[in-house]
Amino acid sequence: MAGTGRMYTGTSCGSVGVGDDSSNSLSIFIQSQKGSCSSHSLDASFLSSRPSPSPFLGSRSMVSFEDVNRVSGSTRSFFQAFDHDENGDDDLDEYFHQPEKKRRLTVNQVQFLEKSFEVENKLEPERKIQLAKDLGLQPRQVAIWFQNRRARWKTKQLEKDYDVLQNSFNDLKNDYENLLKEKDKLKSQVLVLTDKLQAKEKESSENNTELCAANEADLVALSEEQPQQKPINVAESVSEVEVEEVSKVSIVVGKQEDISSAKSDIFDSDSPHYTDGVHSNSLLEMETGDSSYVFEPDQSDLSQDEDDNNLIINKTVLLPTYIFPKLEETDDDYSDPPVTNSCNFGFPIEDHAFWSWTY
DNA sequence: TTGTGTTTTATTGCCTCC
DNA sequence: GGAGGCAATAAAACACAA
Repeated sequence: MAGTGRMYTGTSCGSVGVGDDSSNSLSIFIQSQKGSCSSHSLDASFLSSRPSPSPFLGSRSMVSFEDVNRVSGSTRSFFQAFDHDENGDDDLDEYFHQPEKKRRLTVNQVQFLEKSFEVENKLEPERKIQLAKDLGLQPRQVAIWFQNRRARWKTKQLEKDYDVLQNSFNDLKNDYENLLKEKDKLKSQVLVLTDKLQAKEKESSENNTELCAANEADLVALSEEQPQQKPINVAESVSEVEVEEVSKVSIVVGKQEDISSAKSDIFDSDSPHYTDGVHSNSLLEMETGDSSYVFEPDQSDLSQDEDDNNLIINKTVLLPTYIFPKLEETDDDYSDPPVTNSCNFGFPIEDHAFWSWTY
């Protein structure tokens, strides 16, 4: 034992237990410090089976002879080395001068310490002394027991924490995997829906292109036949001059990329076609000579082109058009037009809801 | 009985706190 | 500087299979 500071040897409670191991019945307790190992604060029920006021005494503070049946091996040899029948004080002296050997605490001592540990795992000096008295141990032994017990508790706590973390990790992992599956599922759904949407858009754009071309041809033909036809529902505020100067109306339907083929020289459909809240659909009729494009209650007269095209233009659509005083004028007075193209009647192309019901 | 692994008791060295 | 806690470790005690 190195001489660095602490040196703890022997037991100081002063009680020495000598047992007749052959009979397991004889117990001799020698107290070198009389009265120093009494037990007055032990739990009553815990001590009830103990006739002695200091139930843990007599084992050299360590071994209870009531538990001698479980004591074997080196513990037994420890007591066997002490021949109480033939050795007197010399033997006791020899015993006390023997190097200390480790002896385990009795079951009851351990139970008592465990109960105390459950109450408080730290040991105040007063409590330590009291426990030592109650158990017939050295205060240092009690302190060591608590210290080792705290170490064991810490190890178990770490194991518990590890298990908790492991379970938490497993739960999170499962959640993550489920989310991945859900994500893949949604992704595939998006792909399917995207394909469907693209197919639909492709189909509609083809129809729109055909319709644009047909409308263009109709416009050209009708404008040649009835160049001076007056509008039916033209607003009274629109002067004849204005009406005459109106030459272009956006009527084509379709995506912007489909427009180029449908454009004609007489169209200037890139401009927004709005009036100040006044619909001038009659102008469309004026231009096209086809009343089917005019918003009016009587909608029985469908354009013949509609039969040729799968796309049916619902005549109740309020075709947003605008009367330009002069087509050559810039659209400075009409800033920030909506995103339009020549085939969308002035509606933003993003407005798919609009197109959906015109199909 | 013995070898081996585990548990328990005890020591040592270092650290912090008062 | 002493008391006490803690981590690491030694060593005894114990359990158990072969």
